[in-house]
Amino acid sequence: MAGMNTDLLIRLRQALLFERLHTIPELSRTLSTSFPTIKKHLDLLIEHGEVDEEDSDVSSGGRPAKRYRSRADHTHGLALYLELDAIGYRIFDAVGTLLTNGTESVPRKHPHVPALVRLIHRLLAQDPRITFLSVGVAASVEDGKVFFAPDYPSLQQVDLKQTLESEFHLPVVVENDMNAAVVGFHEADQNRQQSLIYLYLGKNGPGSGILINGQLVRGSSHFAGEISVVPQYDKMTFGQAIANRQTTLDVRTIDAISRLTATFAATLNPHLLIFNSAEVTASDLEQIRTTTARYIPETHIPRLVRSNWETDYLNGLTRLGLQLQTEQPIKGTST
Amino acid sequence: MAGMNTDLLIRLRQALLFERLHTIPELSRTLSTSFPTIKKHLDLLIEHGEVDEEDSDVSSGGRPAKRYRSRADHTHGLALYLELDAIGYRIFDAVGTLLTNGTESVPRKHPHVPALVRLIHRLLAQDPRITFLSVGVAASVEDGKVFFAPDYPSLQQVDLKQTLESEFHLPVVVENDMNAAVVGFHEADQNRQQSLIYLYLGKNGPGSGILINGQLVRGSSHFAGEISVVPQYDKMTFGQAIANRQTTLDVRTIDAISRLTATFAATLNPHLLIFNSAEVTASDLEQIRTTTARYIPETHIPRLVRSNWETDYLNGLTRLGLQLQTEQPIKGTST
DNA sequence: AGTACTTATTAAAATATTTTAAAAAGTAGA
DNA sequence: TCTACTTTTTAAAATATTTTAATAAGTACT
Repeated sequence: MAGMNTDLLIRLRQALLFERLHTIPELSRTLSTSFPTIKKHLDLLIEHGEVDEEDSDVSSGGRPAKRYRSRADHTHGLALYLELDAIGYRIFDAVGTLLTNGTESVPRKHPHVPALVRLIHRLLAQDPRITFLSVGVAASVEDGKVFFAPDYPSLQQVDLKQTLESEFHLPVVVENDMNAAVVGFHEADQNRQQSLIYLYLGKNGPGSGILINGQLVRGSSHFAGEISVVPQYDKMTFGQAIANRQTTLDVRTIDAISRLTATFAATLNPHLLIFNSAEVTASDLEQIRTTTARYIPETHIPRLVRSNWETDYLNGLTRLGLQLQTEQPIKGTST
Repeated sequence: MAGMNTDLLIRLRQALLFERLHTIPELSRTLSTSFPTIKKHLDLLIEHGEVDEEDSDVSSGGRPAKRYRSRADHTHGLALYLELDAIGYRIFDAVGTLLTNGTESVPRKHPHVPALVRLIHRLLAQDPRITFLSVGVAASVEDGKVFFAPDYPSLQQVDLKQTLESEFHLPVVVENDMNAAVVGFHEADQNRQQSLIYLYLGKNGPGSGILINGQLVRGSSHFAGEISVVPQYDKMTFGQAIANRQTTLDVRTIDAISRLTATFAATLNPHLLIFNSAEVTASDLEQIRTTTARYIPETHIPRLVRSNWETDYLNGLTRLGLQLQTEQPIKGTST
């Protein structure tokens, strides 16, 4: 353990896991640290069972570099997401691969926290290798504390992170659902565009997750992304304009979404606007694009894409959990 | 020069100049570097004439720390801002204090670049201590290159940074006017709120500068902040809604601004919204606040403030110039 | 004024990191 | 298959940073 830079260990884990960097030269360049130092820290991670030395890379003209990879079986994580009458969960390995998932119903009007705690106890007993928790909820969250949860009165003002950490003695991350979704999409996106907005129309009103310059936008009073109240027409907000839509989107709804798209383009000008593929069809997207072009020049319209919201949400929770895991101090080795 | 970490030197300069940190313990904590290392690097800056050792601080219970300060007379900077028929300038010292300012008229329809180059030549001859340039322009700029400049056709697609750097062999920073203004306000703001938006109504259409999580938002196609085209009414954008306003703002204009305020609150939820005090009175602000409250809950309305746009703009250019200056490599000492 | 207590600074030793150079491991072409 | 070349890895020396402990410089109270 002597001579180890904790911060470098963390950045090393994150580079291996999230930035798809797997050779010492790559890591050395990106982390601007010399290869002897990288190698020394990598050796500790190997000794600790977190990283595996793989076969050599294909040569780029000279001696091929060895590849180092996070070991999938090093640890397990548990992601949970609260719904109105259920709690969904997913157990995954150290590289984020799904192992088990399921749902536990929660009777209507019953408080979520006790049900959550019971479920986690059961899952931990079932899989004792779980070492961190990630929780998603449709509420505004700051530092693991639930602030505003209109749909979950029993969660209001609950410090969920604190509660779960002292109950289970495991690191916990709690995040808003839209924020998790945008993180999840960003993670899976090959290009890793640095500014994207996830748009969710919703049954009980729309929401959005905003990622700018690679950072989540939370807002000064946890109100960022509450697009429902954006004024759009003489007498209607965005939320009102899309409230009466059917499954197939009508012209009025398309116009409202297009106005919102134009608004985002004229303020944040993001690379990407992501829609829930369950809510918006490919042809809707075409229409949104042409309608938006009535408001702003085509060049400035973000790329409009569809994605599976549930998948992105869960991937986001997984990603946030793994991120938390990389930040944990290394446990002392036998030496 | 042996044993000097260039990156640390830069961060040291920036902490002294911008973060109001002046003692070794403060610097050591903030830069998470040990005091011997801080002291060693500080000594180099002192030897180099960039920093002055001051009298001791007042005691906080024990031995008072010495205060270290950037020397105002170490170097001079020149900020220039392009207007339609003139170029304004300001010469300032190494801590940003104004030394000289003035304006040079440019005949209408004449290209700005040659006039700018001539003016800089004259000012450099007049004050040979100037070591860096900062240029502001009402156009979209990326990496010093002017992209879209409807008001300055002669600047379109000009790499102004490159042009000036090769002409004068001095470091140059070029920035959009609204971005400079929001940076300037942020710099002067005691609280240094991390998310703010500067709103400019303008004669030829409005604009805005957006700073989120401490970073400028530029957008994927340099279109961020182009609020003129935000759809707000059945048949009007923000730009159209405020186009016919008089000096005293009417109810319709107030409503349009309030809708924009609500839009920002419901998307970015910034701490602060800054208005040009030449365009908006204190009582206008009151009205905007109450009107905005018709659209969103009062708690989520950003703090609305008035500020002098010109001052903020120039302070922003000054700040960007000084920042550039801190990033310059140290010139070899006599040893 | 003197003493106990805080806090900053300095100096020396311990530790960590980088640089440099040599060795190892591959490819490609003669 | 040998040679020249490229790139990675290892090892040793040089350099940089941090830790530790001692010293200096103040305050507050008796």
